[in-house]
Parts: sequence; C-alpha cells; structure tokens
Amino acid sequence: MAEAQPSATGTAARRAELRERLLAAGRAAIEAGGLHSLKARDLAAAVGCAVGAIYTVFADLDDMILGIGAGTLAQLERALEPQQAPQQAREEPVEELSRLARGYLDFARAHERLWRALFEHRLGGRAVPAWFLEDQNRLFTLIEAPLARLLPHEPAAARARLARTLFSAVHGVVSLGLEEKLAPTPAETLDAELDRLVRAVSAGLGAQSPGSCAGASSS
Amino acid sequence: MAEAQPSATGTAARRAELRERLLAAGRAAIEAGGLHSLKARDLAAAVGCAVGAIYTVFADLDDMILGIGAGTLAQLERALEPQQAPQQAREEPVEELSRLARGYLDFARAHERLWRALFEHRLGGRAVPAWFLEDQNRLFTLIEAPLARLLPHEPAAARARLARTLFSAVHGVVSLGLEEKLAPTPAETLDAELDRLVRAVSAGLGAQSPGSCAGASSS
DNA sequence: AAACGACTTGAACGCCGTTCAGTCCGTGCT
DNA sequence: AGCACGGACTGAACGGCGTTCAAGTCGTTT
Repeated sequence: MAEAQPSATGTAARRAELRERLLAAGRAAIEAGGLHSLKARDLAAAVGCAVGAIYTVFADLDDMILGIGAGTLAQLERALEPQQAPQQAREEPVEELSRLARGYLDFARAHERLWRALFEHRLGGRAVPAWFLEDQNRLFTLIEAPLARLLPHEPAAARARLARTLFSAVHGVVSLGLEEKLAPTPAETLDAELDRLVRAVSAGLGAQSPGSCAGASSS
Repeated sequence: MAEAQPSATGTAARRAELRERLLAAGRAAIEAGGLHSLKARDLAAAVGCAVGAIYTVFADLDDMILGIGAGTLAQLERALEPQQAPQQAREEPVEELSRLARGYLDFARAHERLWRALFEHRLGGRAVPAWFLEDQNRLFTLIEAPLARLLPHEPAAARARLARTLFSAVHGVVSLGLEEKLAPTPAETLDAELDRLVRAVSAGLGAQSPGSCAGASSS
C-alpha cells in the first residue's frame, strides 16, 4: 500500500496532474475554435502524451467536456456571487436581479465559446452526472434570494420554479443576442433589452402576486 | 434550348426531385436520431442514389441542414399564424402573446429534434443566407402585431427590438425547459411557467410605458 | 538477478464527409 | 442510321476523426 505516501510523484498524482493539464488544453482549444475543434490528437500533442493516455483519465471526450463544463460553471458562479459587500443592493431585489442578468451577459461575452460549450454539448443518451446538476442548482439559488424578497408570499417551491424560468428567459436573450445566425444585436442595445426584460418581468411578477401595483418607479 | 420544355423528365426536374427526396430523408433522419445522426451514406441509401449525387444538389451537408431548417421555419410559421378567425383574440394583446408562446412550446414539443436542429447547427464561418434571415424576421413580425396594440406609444424600431427580445426569452424557457440536461420540468409545470412569464412581461411592459397600472387583472 | 504487474504507448480499426477519375447515356449533328 | 460529344452519375479512395488494445516499458517485489 504505497498510496499513503503524499509524495508528488505518486501514480495517482501523475494521473491527476495529467487530468488537469488535459482540461486546460481542452479549455484552450474550445476558446480558440469552439467545441467542435476539440480533437483527441491535438490534446495529446498539446500536453505531450499519447492519445491513449487521454482515455486513462476520461471515459471519452464527452466525459472530458463535462469536466470542462464543471470548471466553466464554477467560474460563472464566482463571477455572479461576490457583490454582497454594499448592503444597498439588498434593498431593491429588482436591482440585484438586474445585476445578475447583466453579470451573466458579461460572462457569456467574455468567455463566449466556453460558455456556449455548456449548452451545445449533447450527451448521447447517457445520464447527466449528479454533481453537474448540483452545480446548476447553485446558480438558481443565486436567483432565488432576491426573488424571495420580491415575492415573500410565494411558496418556496413556486419560487424555485420561477428562478429556473427567469434564468431560462435571460439565457435565451443572451444566447440569441450573441448569436451570429440572427442578425447580431449591437452591444449596448443588447444590454438595454436584457435590462428592460428583467425589470418588466419583476414589475409584472410583483403585480401578479398581491395587490401591489409595481411600486418601484425607475430612476 | 430544350429547357423551355416543362416535361416532368427534364434534367433540371430530376435534380429538383432528388433535392426534395434528400430533404425528406434528412428530416426523417433528424427526427429519428437528432442532427448528429445525419450521415451522407445513410441519406444516399435511403433515397437510392450514390453519395456523390448529394453534392450535385447541395454544396455540403451544412447546406442541406440549412434547407431542412427552412422547411422547419415554414412549418413553424404555419403553426403560429392561422388563429385569426375569432376576433376576440384581437381585444387582448396579452392573450395573443400567450397563444404565440404556447404555440411555440407545442411546436417544439411536437418536433423537438427538428426544432433543435435549427439552433444546434453552427455554420462554420460561412455567412447566413439572406433568405434564412428573412424567414426568421417573418416570425418576429407575428410578435410585433400584438405588441403594437400593447404598446401603441412605443417607437416602431423599439418594438421590433422588443419582439426579438421577447422571442428570445420564450425560446430560452422552452429550450431549457425541454432540455434533459437540466432536471426536466413536468409538462404542465412548463406550460404554466411559460404563461406566467409572458403575462408578467406583458404587465411589466405596460406599466413601464405610460402611467397605466397593468389594468388587465387575471381571471 | 529474475520475474512480475501496472502503466503507457501509438499503430490500427471503423466510421465520417468529401472528392474526382472513370463510366454511362441522352442528345444533336452529319 | 451512325457517330461523336458533353454533362450527369457513380463509388472507390482520401484524409481525418474518436476509440481501442497488443506490445513495450519500467518500478517494485521476491
């Protein structure tokens, strides 16, 4: 049982390091040319190993793409989380929702190909790993917090559904807005449209719930 | 000049018929197994021609996918258009927007793989054909009509942008709602969430524009 | 020193989209 | 009628892909 050795040159450690280097090379490949330019031979050449070595740390390339996606999700979460120091944001839930949407748009712009790979990737029949779903749910939780303040009388389950719906709507606007297949939207226009949508939904949701009449006037 | 002959067995007519049969076979392949199961050899076998014949009517498979997409867009347009007989829908723009969103969801459900192929397909650097963009714009026009009644004081250009944004939002909810990568939403829940979103946005937009206070109360 | 087993390798396999030299056949001229 | 021509069609072949696995390598144990 030599595995107790925490030495840096253990067999398991070498595999872990190879895994990380492959993930980095894969991220670089996707950033450079999109998901479809992820090639096993290129990866092997980039990290200086044999093609077969890839399959000692990943079941196949799909598995590797999932691993890259996990990293992207973590990065996205970090980009959306931190802004909790100034407590003024806590006052207006709408402002926080708007900030989250804007953060999502900025992230997608900054890492478009990596971000797109999260959704382009179709897994062929296999079930999604549980940890991947959990990573997604953490994102929805970020939305649920301001939503809870916006709709305090809403049941928690309904709010969870609503958080997903809201995310999906924002994702749609960002996804098609950055798409080149539709005539592409100018940057500031997209910013404004996304913000308008978020504020409209927020106002509309507030009006739906109790008798309140969308009290938060703009500016 | 034998081309003036409208005979059914002209050379050009044969090519046109081959094109149609290939498109039909391609649609069938996508419906059976998704975009990635569109194989040149399978197509050739299905229509009983040589693989090379495919490239006499399409530049490559991407070109063919674009052709299939055109058919899907036309089908989608037909599915969303017709409901103009009863004039009661003309009264409430919100109801028409809701109907359009629901129609989009139903279409996506009924032809999920064909519909997904519209967006999954990345064209490698080539520009989108103009007719494809026009087909898309016709869809947005369907949204602009009720929007014009909902926001009569909005400039036309802003309404056009808004129509795109609205479509994108609905598309996002449908796309991620039907996705299996997120824990899939039950059918009725998705129906309800989409409807809730559309009504919330409509109410919120109405509240943004003039001083009106989302007058259309539900039920 | 010898034998073993775990790890790594890269040539080979099957499948893919795409091409193009060769073949075939409808057509128009003599 | 015979003939030569040119475009339409064929399918074997090409380069490239993800994935596999017999063979080789090397550290460890006996």
